This record gives sequence, structure tokens and C-alpha cells, in this order.
Amino acid sequence: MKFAPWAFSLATPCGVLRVEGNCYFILSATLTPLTDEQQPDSLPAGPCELYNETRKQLDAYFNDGRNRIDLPVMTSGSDFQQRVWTALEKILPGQTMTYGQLAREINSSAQAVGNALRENPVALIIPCHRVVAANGLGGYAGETEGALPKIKQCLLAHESRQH
DNA sequence: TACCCATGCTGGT
DNA sequence: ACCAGCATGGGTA
Repeated sequence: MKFAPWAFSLATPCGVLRVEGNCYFILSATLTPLTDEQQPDSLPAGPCELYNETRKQLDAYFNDGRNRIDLPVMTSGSDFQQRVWTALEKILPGQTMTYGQLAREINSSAQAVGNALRENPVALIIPCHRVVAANGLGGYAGETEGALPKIKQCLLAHESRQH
């Protein structure tokens, strides 16, 4: 059952986190606002080690935002998108970087970086929320204002909170 | 504050 | 090959 796909949803202080994966990789992770309608699923038993490890790291992270999340992911995207996503590994919890700074590191442009981050299939695991605009928060998950940027702000606040 | 445009990457035609 | 649209940034008034 090593390839057994699994998924779970988890209520977090910043929204409902839904994670999908198999016993080798995380395949997707999305964070959506918690509404009365969509209650998180009950959590199924884990078919394999990666499931348990994922749950463990997420619990640790939401208990203390300074805890680093480091999980194997399998993502599909253009070469450029992969370049942007892997560049995020260096940004630790509580740290941020601007679109422009990241763009200079990989010889691209700020707006192109934003385009790639918008397509991040594994929210939180690839910490796209740690890239902000030069003049403010910047967008999240395709929105520049509204509920989704609030999730971004919530994550950043959680990571910088004193424990 | 607002407007304008350079920017590089994407998706559709 | 072209063109419009972006989770931006910098310049100018």
C-alpha cells in the first residue's frame, strides 16, 4: 500500500487546511477560510509514515509557528515555477522576502515571481506566504484583497508571535 | 494620492 | 508569433 493516496482536512487558526498526498509525496495543500458550512472532515487513520509525519509537523507548526515544516512534495509546473518554488526553501518561519528581492536572486521580475507563487500547489509546505510586496502584504492564492490575503496575514502573524 | 510604464512569464488565439 | 493579463516596483507630479 505504499502508493495509497490519502487526504485530510484540518481546522487551523488560519482556516481549513486540506492536504492530499501518497506515501511518498505531498501532492496538494490548500488553505481556505473557515465557514459554518464547510466543517473539517474527521481524520482517517494514516496508511503510512508520510501521513503520520505530515500530521505531526503540522501539529507542531500550529502549536508554535517557529517550527519548520519540511516534507517531500511532488509538484508539476514550468521550469520557471519550479525555480521560484525551490527558492522559497531558504525563507525560515517568521522571515519574509519581497517579490523584488526574490526576483533579483533568480534574475527575473517581481511580477513574474508573483505569477509563479500564485500557482503554488502546496500552500504552507512551499511557504509562498512569506513573500510580500515592497509596500505591504501582497496577494495570496490569486486575491489581492479579501479573505485569502487575510489567511496570509494570519500565517505571518502566527509565525512571528512570541511563544 | 494617483497615474504610467518597464518587467518577465503565462495562456489563448 | 502576437497579445492581454498578472499575488510588482519604481518614477513622476
